[in-house]
Amino acid sequence: MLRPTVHDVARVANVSLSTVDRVLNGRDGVRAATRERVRAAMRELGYERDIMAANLSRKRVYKVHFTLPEGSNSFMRNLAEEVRAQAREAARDRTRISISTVPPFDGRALAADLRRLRDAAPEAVPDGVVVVATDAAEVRQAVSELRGAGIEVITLVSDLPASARSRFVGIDNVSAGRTAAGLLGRFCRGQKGRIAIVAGSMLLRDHVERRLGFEQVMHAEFAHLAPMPPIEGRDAADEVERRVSEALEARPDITGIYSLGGGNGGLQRALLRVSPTPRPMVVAHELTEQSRHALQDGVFDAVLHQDIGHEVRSALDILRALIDATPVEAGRGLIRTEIFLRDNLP
Amino acid sequence: MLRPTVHDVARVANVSLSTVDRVLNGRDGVRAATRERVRAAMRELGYERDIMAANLSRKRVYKVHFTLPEGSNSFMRNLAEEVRAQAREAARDRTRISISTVPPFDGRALAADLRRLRDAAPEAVPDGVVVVATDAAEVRQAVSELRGAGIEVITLVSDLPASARSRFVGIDNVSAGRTAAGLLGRFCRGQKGRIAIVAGSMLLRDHVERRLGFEQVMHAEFAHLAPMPPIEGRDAADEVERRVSEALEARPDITGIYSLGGGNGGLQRALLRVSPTPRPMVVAHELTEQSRHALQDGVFDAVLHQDIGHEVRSALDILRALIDATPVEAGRGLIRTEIFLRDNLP
DNA sequence: AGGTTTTTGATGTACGTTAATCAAAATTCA
DNA sequence: TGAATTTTGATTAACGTACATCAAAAACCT
Repeated sequence: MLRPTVHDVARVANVSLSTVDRVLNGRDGVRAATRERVRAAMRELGYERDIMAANLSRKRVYKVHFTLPEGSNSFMRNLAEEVRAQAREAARDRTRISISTVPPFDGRALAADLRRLRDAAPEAVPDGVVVVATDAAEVRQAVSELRGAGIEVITLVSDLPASARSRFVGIDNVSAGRTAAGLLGRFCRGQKGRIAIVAGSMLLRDHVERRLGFEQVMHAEFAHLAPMPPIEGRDAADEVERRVSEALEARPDITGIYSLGGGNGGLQRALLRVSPTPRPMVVAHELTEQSRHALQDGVFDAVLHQDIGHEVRSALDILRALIDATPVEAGRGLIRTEIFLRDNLP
Repeated sequence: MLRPTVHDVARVANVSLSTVDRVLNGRDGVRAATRERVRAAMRELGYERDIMAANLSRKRVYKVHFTLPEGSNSFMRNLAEEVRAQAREAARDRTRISISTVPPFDGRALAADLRRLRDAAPEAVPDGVVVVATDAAEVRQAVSELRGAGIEVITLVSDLPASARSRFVGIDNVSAGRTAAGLLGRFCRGQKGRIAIVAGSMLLRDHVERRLGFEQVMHAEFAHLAPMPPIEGRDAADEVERRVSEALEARPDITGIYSLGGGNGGLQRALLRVSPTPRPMVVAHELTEQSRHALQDGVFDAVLHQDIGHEVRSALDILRALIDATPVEAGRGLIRTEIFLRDNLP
């Protein structure tokens, strides 16, 4: 009825506690036949080691390090804030979190930071690393070295494909772009017109993937709407404001806008200033104070959002599971993109 | 550096381990002055009891009972399936789950089931109960009695307001209705026309709340669209098919459809059969095999969804926290309504 | 067969907490 | 002041696992 323990396994397998322990923890000095007997007993009883008791016993502390891009934009600042918040809570779960920041978009600096972790004093080497990856060969190399040293690596928010990272935690940006198109296309149904794309995202990879998904669906399903070449706002509100204003004045047939990066404050100001009629439908990314107000005021129609708190929690859960060599579901880590209208703001 | 333990607290407070234990577990026989000294030491050290060690020691098993409406519709069947799945996993977390089912919409039967739990043999009395509530006075009374017996009660999916339940876990149905209106209104922008509402929900309360939210937003923001009186489909696909077909034939100006309950298969068939042009925009609830296909085929435009797995997990987490008298955030339990288009299907 | 090596068993301690027992000290009351 | 009572301390054994040590048994060599 109750969960079986190592004692039960020992009894059923007809071996001593020590032998069960040796099998369980992969120590050597056990004949293959005996090992198999123990394994069979475990299967028969449905034994699962009690991780809490195990961690208590081995006084395990999960040492986790986060390497984040330093204050490049408000999304990253939020992320850092969230990690700090989780760090406090995580102490409860035997998890000690350290954080370092590196210049954004600088593959070399990021790689150097990761190497530093591996080469630290033994007691300071983390069991796992969470990194917002910059897509560069040096980084791939550094990740591979960490894994070689037995350190689990999770990429957060922005993935590093074709690398040795253990897992990716974040949203599917292609799907996010497709979703934006699905919404905007339906919002602009039955109208001919142009769609402005405001780019200049926080991370090159996200930018590209979102735009890819967006144009896929626009072409396939909403051919009457013509996406324009992206307006590069460089994530800076002033820049976005200036360039979007120009575009709106030059092209009165802009019927929809997809903003896939930062600088939403500028977009909002441009829309208020030029106020074209009928107002274009707007889909943007990331729920912030700015975009929340834009939704409430009816300037934005929808905001696609990734819940960073959820992402950080998820990364920690998965990391602990990886460190314990506990099975972790494949789908875990694929964070869903949330859709907010003014009507379902949290 | 490391987490402080009871030993550290004892040392700092200058008392014995026994006294710390007595304070920690609310046993009596401690003078108020001493108790305060111990509390001060805990605060000073930032002591937090190690729940895992504590549970190990007191061999705690969380006994949780789920009372669900029996096979009333596919949503409830999914829910039951999900609970059974979680029951297997929950064993890992020292949680033993039992399940009972009662006839749907029958407040008396539900109340009787809840009373049975309280009056069971002491070792069978659960520490917490999760119930899909039917809104009735007897149920409120039974919940209140459970709480009086020290049993935590969580309402799942459908709440029991003005009752003694400890928490509610589920979506905000008013907000879901508002969101549906926000989407459908934008999908039907610039068109005059009627909006058909297909009702007959699984639970009266959800039905009412969703419709309320929907009409709120429709009136306020999309006055050019006129919601029709609801088509009562009684959650049965055949009934829905018949009545929606009739409505579509009778009123060619139906430009949007909001289906807030079950029977989506019937809705889909009606739309394919009558195939009005231009096709009406459709927003429905709950992602199932049926509605997924309808999205993929472009018959439905959006589906609002509650993630039952998430809800069940959330209920268990909160319940354990309540049983441990651990603080639990206020916002926890408010499950977000997810929005799916064909472009972001999981 | 004897010796060597490998495999297994027995035992104890630890992790941080709960919980019980019994003795010692402090406090209250007559 | 002495007895009765309350409060505190000291000690011990769990919970399920990890890990170390030493001895015993079994298997492997020549």
